[in-house]
Amino acid sequence: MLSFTEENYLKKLVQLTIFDEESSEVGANKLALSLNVKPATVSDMVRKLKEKSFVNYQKYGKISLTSLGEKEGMMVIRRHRLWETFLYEKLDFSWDEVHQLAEELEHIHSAKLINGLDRFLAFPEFDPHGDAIPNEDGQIKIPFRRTLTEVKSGKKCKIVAVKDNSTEFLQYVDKIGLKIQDEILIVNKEDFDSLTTIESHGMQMVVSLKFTDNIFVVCAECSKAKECNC
Amino acid sequence: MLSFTEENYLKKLVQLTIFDEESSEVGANKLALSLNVKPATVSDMVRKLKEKSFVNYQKYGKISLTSLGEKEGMMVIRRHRLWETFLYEKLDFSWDEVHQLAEELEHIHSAKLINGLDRFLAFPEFDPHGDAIPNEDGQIKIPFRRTLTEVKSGKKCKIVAVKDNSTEFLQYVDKIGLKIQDEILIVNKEDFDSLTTIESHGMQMVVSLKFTDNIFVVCAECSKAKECNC
DNA sequence: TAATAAAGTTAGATTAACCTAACAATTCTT
DNA sequence: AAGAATTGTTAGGTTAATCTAACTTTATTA
Repeated sequence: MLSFTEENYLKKLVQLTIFDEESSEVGANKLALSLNVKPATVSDMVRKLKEKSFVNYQKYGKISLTSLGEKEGMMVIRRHRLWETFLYEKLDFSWDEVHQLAEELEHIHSAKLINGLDRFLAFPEFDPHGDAIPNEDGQIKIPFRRTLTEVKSGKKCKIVAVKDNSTEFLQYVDKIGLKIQDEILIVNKEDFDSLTTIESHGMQMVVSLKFTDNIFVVCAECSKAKECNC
Repeated sequence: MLSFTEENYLKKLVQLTIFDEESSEVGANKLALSLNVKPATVSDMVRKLKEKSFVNYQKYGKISLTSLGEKEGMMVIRRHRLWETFLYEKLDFSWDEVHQLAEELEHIHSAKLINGLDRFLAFPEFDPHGDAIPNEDGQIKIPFRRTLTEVKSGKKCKIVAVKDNSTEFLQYVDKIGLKIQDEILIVNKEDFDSLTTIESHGMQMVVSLKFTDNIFVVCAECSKAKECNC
């Protein structure tokens, strides 16, 4: 049985080596940084996770997940996202409130509970932030999407997810009146200061690079395509 | 913020000093026994709980809850019983499965979560075992009831709760076809070996003292009365 | 009431997850 | 390719919750 802490390490490793596409392995320092612990602590923990066959690793080397580790990490994420969906849909939590609580609920293991919750929610595909929910076997469909930053001027796109799940960011998205499934037209992109003018619901607004980097979109015309050149 | 362990001590103290009516205080040995730890461990922990004003206690003395401790303990029980109700009503768990999982879920603190769950369940008064659910302020209505053992031969009564929440007992109750709200007629009580013959759903069966001690009933005629002599 | 039994405490050890400080290996830069 | 910077490890310490073993206090009973 995995401890809370071990699960948090595996979850973070999934995020860093699978979701973040950059690389399928990560160094101890970077892992320590994103777990808010010291590198020394990671050294100890990673040795333990290696003994239990959750990670590939050797001294002074990079860390990556074994298939067992990936599966366990995915299950933590599955639980997290199902709980977020439950809180949002059934208990009327706002999308900026669900993350923190799901961090606690995700550590309750019972497969019967989680699969029961899944059924109760009618097998949702996405959580309130637009992220895909892994299935019972730890498999996840990562749909094609790009950040709003990558969309060219004049194009129309549709918000499908947010990258940053922090309260501050989500409340900001609320404040400017946007939500998942909204369509956006890129009116103008300013090279000089990276400000983007967008239009949505018939209103124009100016947003920063920090904003556009954290919004995932698909093309408004061909959202079903794997990849498009619209 | 209370740790899981501290919460378990407070919950157990509520059960031993409030629900169990015998006495409003308890010794370290008995507490240790029912928490499955050694008396030495209780000594340490109780000192800590006293420092935090959750218990009244002095060296070699009995332990009792302060009003703060009682409230915190009641909140743990509130969370436990609401989760049991959720699992039973919404996720189709059987009544012998809910206890174990609720032991984990009860330690998630968020008042918003628990009050949201309460609303979602339409403010249930009793959990699946017939136990009353404390309200948001930690107050509980303990309705009048007696064990099946106490009911005289020839009387009719109605099952309102079970005392023992163990899987084994609950599955046994299921097996013999009884459930909460069922009416029972006491056909015969055998002084010699304490076996009781009961009739329910038109069928007679013989049950042991261990069984009757763990079934709570009210009088079938006047279930609303505070106490009755039917 | 004195001896014994029961109940409760203290001291010292263990484990998991963390820390700091010092050291070692690897990588970058010139 | 050597020195500097970065990255990672080790050693030793801390805290919470537990344990065992030895001890002390309180309660029971002959």
